[in-house]
Amino acid sequence: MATGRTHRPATRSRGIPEATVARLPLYLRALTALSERSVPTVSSEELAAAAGVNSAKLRKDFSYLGSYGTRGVGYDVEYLVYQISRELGLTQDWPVVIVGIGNLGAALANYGGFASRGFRVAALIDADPAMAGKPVAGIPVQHTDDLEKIIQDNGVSIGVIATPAGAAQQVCDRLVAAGVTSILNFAPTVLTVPDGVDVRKVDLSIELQILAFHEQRKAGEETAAGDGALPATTRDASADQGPDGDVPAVMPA
Amino acid sequence: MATGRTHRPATRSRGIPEATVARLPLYLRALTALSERSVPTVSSEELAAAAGVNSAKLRKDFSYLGSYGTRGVGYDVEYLVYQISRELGLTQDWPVVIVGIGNLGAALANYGGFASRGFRVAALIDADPAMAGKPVAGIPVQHTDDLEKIIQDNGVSIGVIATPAGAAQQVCDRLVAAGVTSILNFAPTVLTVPDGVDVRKVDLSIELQILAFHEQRKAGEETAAGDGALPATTRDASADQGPDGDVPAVMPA
DNA sequence: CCATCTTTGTGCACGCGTTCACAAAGACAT
DNA sequence: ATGTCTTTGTGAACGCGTGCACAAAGATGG
Repeated sequence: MATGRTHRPATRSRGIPEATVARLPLYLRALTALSERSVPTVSSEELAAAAGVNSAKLRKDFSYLGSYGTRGVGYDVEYLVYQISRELGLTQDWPVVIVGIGNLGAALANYGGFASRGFRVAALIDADPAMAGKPVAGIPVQHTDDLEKIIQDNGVSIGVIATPAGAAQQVCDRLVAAGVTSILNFAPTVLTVPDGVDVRKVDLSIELQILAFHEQRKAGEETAAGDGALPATTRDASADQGPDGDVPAVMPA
Repeated sequence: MATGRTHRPATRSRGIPEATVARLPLYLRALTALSERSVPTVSSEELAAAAGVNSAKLRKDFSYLGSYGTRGVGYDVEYLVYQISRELGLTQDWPVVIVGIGNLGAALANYGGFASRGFRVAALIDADPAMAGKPVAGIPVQHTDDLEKIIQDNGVSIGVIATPAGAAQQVCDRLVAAGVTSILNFAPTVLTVPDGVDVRKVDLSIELQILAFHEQRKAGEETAAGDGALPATTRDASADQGPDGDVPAVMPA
């Protein structure tokens, strides 16, 4: 069976580098802020500072889109907003479904950053029958049984998975079978998908673990003591005095 | 730069590449699953498949940690779990605070993936006085006024920002001033921090925008037309108009 | 003890992404 | 029109990450 791949070299023809694509939303946000302040033009230096990147990198990124700047002046904010929006496909409406309406799913449904950028939450789906019909963010939750019908009726091509890890692959399979070709996965699981389907993952605990690594290294530098290979006996967690409330565990790890 | 004491570029640890560090949590998760099934050893091929990476890459990653494998056999699961945990700093307890208890903040507080990996939610902090004392995930929310005291009393070095974008930088500054040196930022804003402070960001809408780009290209490969030439200025800021003008991370309904 | 087989650990080559540095291009003043 | 000044666009060098391919290391069986 075809083991799916998360990332594909994609159409290697005249494509925009992946790293550049990942930064376009960053530029777009900065430009939108400038637009709302009615700033007419912006230099690469200023925009780069606002987006938190190197100015040379920004200019090279924009060069992949075309020559939209004016030498000696900078970039026209409105024009650039439109060009980037078009390049990212944000000038059209993208209906998305969110599967798994736990704490995180509800947060996503309420997230304002989606609607303001062309993403429309077409449906909320959960496996719990008790949730069915209950409105979240003004949208009634529907049951998983109707997943395929919902996808097809709304022409959904982007799905968001916010289920527990154990259900993620199964949900993913059903989404893909129903026609979804892009998936944003919040469940801490490696998803297997067929070719042609894009998967991006957001893992909350992984980010924290990466921070912990650097944090530990910073702490180790200060003590300047060569850390042995032996377990560093840190302060014990002491009495955690039991579970501070029963954690609903949206995502068991 | 101000307050720049550490001259280090925050990379160049003991020689472990950043890309490898980012994958270690992935391996750790796969190994933990194997450990729970009492699998004694695992080959690089099997583990790579479980983690969704190339086996050669996995072996090279592990080679940075040391020679923990046995040729002809594979890796000892338990031993590797311990080594990776130690390398990531997960053998010690990391108290974290979450600032901004909206939908997302509440979801994070309930997230099971934190506690199970050495991260302990030491406190929840919100600017809304109405939230004070109200328990979320069994932890009473505290007011922003006490932020500095909370950080210091609990020895917190990792902070999570889940506030609206407009408040993020201010919260960040206070966290850093109080001693936090690692920040996980969910607000759609570029944070400016002094040297020595690590920031990782998770932006929900950026991920969707990247997916939309690929989705559009997939659709465009077939029908090059369909460019409706919609007016560029169709976006409407739903609500909340801060000086930043951008979308808040999460707005309580 | 030796032969064979499995799997690790890694040298090497390649491609992508980043950054520097600068020529070309255009605005603006005179 | 011409010179000057600002800023873009990009060629080129460099470094990092990835993946191949294989030798070394150890287990296993006779």
